[in-house]
Amino acid sequence: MAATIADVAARAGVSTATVSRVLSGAGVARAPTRDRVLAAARDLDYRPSGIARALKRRETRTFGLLVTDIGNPFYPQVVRAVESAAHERGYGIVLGNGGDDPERELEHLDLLVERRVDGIIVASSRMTARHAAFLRRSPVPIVLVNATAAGSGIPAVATAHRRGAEMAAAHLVGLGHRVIGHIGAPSEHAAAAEREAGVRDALVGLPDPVVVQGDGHVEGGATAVGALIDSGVTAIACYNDLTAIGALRALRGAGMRVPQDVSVIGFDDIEMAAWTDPPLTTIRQPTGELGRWAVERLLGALNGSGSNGVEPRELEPELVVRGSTGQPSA
Amino acid sequence: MAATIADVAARAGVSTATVSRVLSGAGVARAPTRDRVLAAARDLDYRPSGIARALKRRETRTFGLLVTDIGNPFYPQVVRAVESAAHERGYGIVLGNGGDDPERELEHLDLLVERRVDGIIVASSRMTARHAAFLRRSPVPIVLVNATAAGSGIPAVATAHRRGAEMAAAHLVGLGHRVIGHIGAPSEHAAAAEREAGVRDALVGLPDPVVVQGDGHVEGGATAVGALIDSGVTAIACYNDLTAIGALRALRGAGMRVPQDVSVIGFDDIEMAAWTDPPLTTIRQPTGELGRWAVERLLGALNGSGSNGVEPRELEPELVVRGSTGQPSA
DNA sequence: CTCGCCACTTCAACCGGTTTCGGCATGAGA
DNA sequence: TCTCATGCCGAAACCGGTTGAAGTGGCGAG
Repeated sequence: MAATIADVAARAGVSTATVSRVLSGAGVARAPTRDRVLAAARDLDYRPSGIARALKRRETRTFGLLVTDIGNPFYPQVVRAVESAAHERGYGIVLGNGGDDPERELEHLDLLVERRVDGIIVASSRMTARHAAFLRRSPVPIVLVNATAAGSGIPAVATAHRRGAEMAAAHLVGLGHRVIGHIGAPSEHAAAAEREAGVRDALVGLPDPVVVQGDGHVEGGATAVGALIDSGVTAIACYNDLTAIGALRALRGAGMRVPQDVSVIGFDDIEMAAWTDPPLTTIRQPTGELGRWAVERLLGALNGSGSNGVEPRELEPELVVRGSTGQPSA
Repeated sequence: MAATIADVAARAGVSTATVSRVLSGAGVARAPTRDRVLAAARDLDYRPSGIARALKRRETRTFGLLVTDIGNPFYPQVVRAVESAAHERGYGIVLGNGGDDPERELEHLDLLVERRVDGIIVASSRMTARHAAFLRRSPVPIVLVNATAAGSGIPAVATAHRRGAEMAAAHLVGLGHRVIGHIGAPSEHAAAAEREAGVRDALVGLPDPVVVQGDGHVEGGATAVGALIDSGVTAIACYNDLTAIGALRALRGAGMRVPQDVSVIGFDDIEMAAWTDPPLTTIRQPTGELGRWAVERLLGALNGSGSNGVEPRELEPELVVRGSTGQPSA
């Protein structure tokens, strides 16, 4: 049985109040008293109960982090970023993995509030109406990352998807491509429409992009290429890196060389993007900043300094040029 | 301010004891009483405080999960597996990411016990002496996954690395390869020695493997290939998939075809293994079972049914043949 | 009519900390 | 010597649930 504060107090010959004060650094104590307490705590290998403290203080110093699917390689990056930022500020993370099942996500949300986390970070690319309903009435502060619940007034921080996609397409145009393809994602993905709009933004004065629907995964990218291959596109802007990797594979399978015959650009800059063949040119999401901002914003809400504005904060992505894009062959 | 059990009790005109019993399903209550309580709880949108409950019950229904580096694509798989298994049993997960820094890992361990998690799952490929010391004196049950603290008596569950590596090498030998290379990992990686031993196991009566040191990442695999390329090996068994992906790239860069000129086999079966070019033949770690076993074992320790034996439980890996291995060219 | 039992309910004591408030010395100033 | 401020420290009241023990009312049996 672990030692309690009462054990320490008894051993040091003081009250629990004094032990608490000494160990928390608050309040004052004479040196001899302090030393006795410290010694007793050390002897007993005392560790204060975060539970008891949380009950009294009404804060757990814990955030909930809900991700759509940690199997998708983009999410570990945000998990890492959030965990790291939270840890720096003295907060722990309890993780909920939706596993691509909205029902489970809701279940997790309930459990998180029951655990009395101080705030919840929702990194879910697909928002249902039920989600929005929950979020609106949530008893704890919430911040959305890369997701929006339009008009809900819930703070959000996201990559500037539209600008990112525009940068991607602009890169292709700059290389000399004129007719370019886009492999999109199902509309449940919050960013799908924005990214498609982004590529259109870059194509003013040029032919509309040829857009095909993928699924946000490798498979979808691979099959979507089939529909693009005879359309005369010389470059493909993909919804995300996974899609791009699928495209790369399918292209090679069809005997086309990347980037000589067709250029491919992704989005996210997952770690694997650097290791494909050829290495994938892509748009890097600022995951580190995303995570930091998310916890910063939660912290702000906790300190009552409340809304840093309700409009979603957008973070700038970055073009990283690698080997999968090049000039079109004459 | 959230409603407490006292609020519900007042509104229903009963005592908190009754509310507690009704909501927890334990004990009996007359139908009208129960209905009043339920109605009051609903009206007030009451959610019991897991904190208060944890304090009284002396259990948080939470496990700590410490991973070496969630940036390594193997770990998200175990996170998912553990999270899922824990969730099924009604447990939540608080996540600690070591970020490849042993110091941080220790720090996390301390925080986890302060948070009074009911058990800790440590998925750390690299154990230091400090780790072992902590684990030995831990006040909460611990289980190691894919790690061993030899002789510490700490329960562990791991993939049968040695057998897995043997399967890998045996696959190559079966294909007709005679002189094969091995790209290993630094010895801090718990499984490094075992996996190397495994490939030797499969090579009885054949030349010793040519072994080169990698780093467990893509870079290391790529550079290690340089030392292997002129050694006459026709196949390479890699420490893990990341290493294999590096090898694949470097091989292609050197103008060698896989698997025609040289075969490559990995270990882990991370998701990306299926999407390399060619798709990677590899040894699949049973991450799902690993996770399930880890939580099962923790649960066992909690129920006092204690040790299911102290010797590490080994789970069988599985050979998955894809495109990166083939017969040696004559 | 009284008693005992049974089915519900309430009382109150925890769980392990934090924090407010007040008490006790001690020393300075009058 | 008395007053009073000051510095330390302890008593006790929480925080929000759970749970064993005690209490209450209704009802059948004697």
